[in-house]
Amino acid sequence: MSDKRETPLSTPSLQEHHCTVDLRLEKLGMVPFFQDLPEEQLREVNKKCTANHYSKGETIYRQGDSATMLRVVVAGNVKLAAHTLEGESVLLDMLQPGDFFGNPTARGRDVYSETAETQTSACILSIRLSDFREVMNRYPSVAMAVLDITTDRLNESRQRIQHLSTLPVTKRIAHILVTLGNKFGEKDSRGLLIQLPLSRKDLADMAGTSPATASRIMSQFQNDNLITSGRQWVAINNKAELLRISAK
Amino acid sequence: MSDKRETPLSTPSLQEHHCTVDLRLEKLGMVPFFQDLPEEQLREVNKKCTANHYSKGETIYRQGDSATMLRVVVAGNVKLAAHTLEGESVLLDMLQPGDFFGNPTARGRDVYSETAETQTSACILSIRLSDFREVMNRYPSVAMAVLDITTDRLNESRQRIQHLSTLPVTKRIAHILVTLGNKFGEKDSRGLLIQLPLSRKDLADMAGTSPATASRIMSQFQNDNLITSGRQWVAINNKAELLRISAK
DNA sequence: CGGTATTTTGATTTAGCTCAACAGACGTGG
DNA sequence: CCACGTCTGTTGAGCTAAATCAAAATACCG
Repeated sequence: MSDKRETPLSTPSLQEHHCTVDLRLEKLGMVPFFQDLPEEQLREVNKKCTANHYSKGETIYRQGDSATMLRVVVAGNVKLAAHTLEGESVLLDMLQPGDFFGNPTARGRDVYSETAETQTSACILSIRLSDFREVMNRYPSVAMAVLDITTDRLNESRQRIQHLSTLPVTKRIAHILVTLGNKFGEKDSRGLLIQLPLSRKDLADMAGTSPATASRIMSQFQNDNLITSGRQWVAINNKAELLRISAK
Repeated sequence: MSDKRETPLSTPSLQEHHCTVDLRLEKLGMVPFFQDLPEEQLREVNKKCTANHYSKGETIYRQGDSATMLRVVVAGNVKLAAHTLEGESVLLDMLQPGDFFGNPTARGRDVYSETAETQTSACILSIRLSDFREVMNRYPSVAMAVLDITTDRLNESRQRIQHLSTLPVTKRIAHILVTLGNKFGEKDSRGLLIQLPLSRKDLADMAGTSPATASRIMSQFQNDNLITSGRQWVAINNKAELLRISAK
């Protein structure tokens, strides 16, 4: 009784994305924390950036690598994951164009505490941490915007701790689906399609459960017509009910 | 075979702490993110602060309260906890003198996402968020210091997510004990005494487990001579072994 | 010294894990 | 365009870590 068909995700065509100076400038201006910067200064920041193109599944940096660059997603998606010695992995964040990653801190650990990998082909800007800190020192609005984003991430992260500590897996997954729907969802014939390759293992790594359990729960949601899902994709049919499940 | 005696924690005597202007100024200068500020500007910041004294167990603010003030611990300890609708609680952070709390962000949620409660009697400085943001705008070094601390907290928080997702309770508690020992430990005849009222329920709320399970694990650690513990206090006898347990 | 909150410990239950086999979807090369 | 191999997802059976429930013991406080 499955409604599955071929992958409905639209693959971004970044292959011939040349990342010219002008294009980079335009993208930089779209980044939330550079939005207040006058064009002239934006141009200056731009000079300090390097653009790189990655294909799907490439590793941008590894947990433990020396951390000297701050990065910004220009196009595509990136996931941040931490790996344990035993090979288990925990998915820490899924990033969109405009999001920065790589720690903006200079003190303490100067190695990355997580691994960054592209989930789709992607274009990434890099700027030396020292240069970025200089920009923040010169333009407080940039520093404040970065602080606000970091604070939001801290709050999200704490909410996740709360969920891991108090909610059963079903509610955690329901909540994750709603969150992903809000962030990556696009209206579609199938409902709210999550525009992101999303495997059962990814879901499990986000919810702190096993792929088998994630699969069972997704099957149940599908039976209840809350979602439609296939290999590496999920669409939400009844967000309100998922939200109710996650909260109740 | 217990080595228990009366509470060995030293109770800070803040009762007659008057928080005079001079004393406040001295304390402000000790706060990490004001350290780079010249005395003159410190004096100016000081004028915008209010000092308050709280006795043990008082609530400073509640989850959901409108968030207009940023706070700094001058003396004593404060714990941040989130509460679920069902009454379960999750302990998010334990604060020391010099730590700030209450979200330093203006956008989005302008209500506190956690409850702040004193664990000992405490002296707390408050400054209006808008005033603090103005200070950060004027003195980038303050903004940068706040950003660095927030980033550290985000990393700690993500590590905790990883532990909740991948480690069994015993390892999580061993890790928490080591961390608390490093942060709040004081050398003592009993070993490394954690200078903080710390119940089994607190430990459980930090480890995402039940008080009963926390108690069983602490009993086991005590049998193995790794810790000495009584009602609301814990001393670490063998930090190296606890660390080994948490990592292995 | 009595009262209360905390801690310990036992007995039972259960959510979710692990292991394992199978099935469906996708890509690739002929 | 089809056949094959591989990777992803599904589902069952059994097991286990930890939760829950409950009672007893201990520490602290007035």
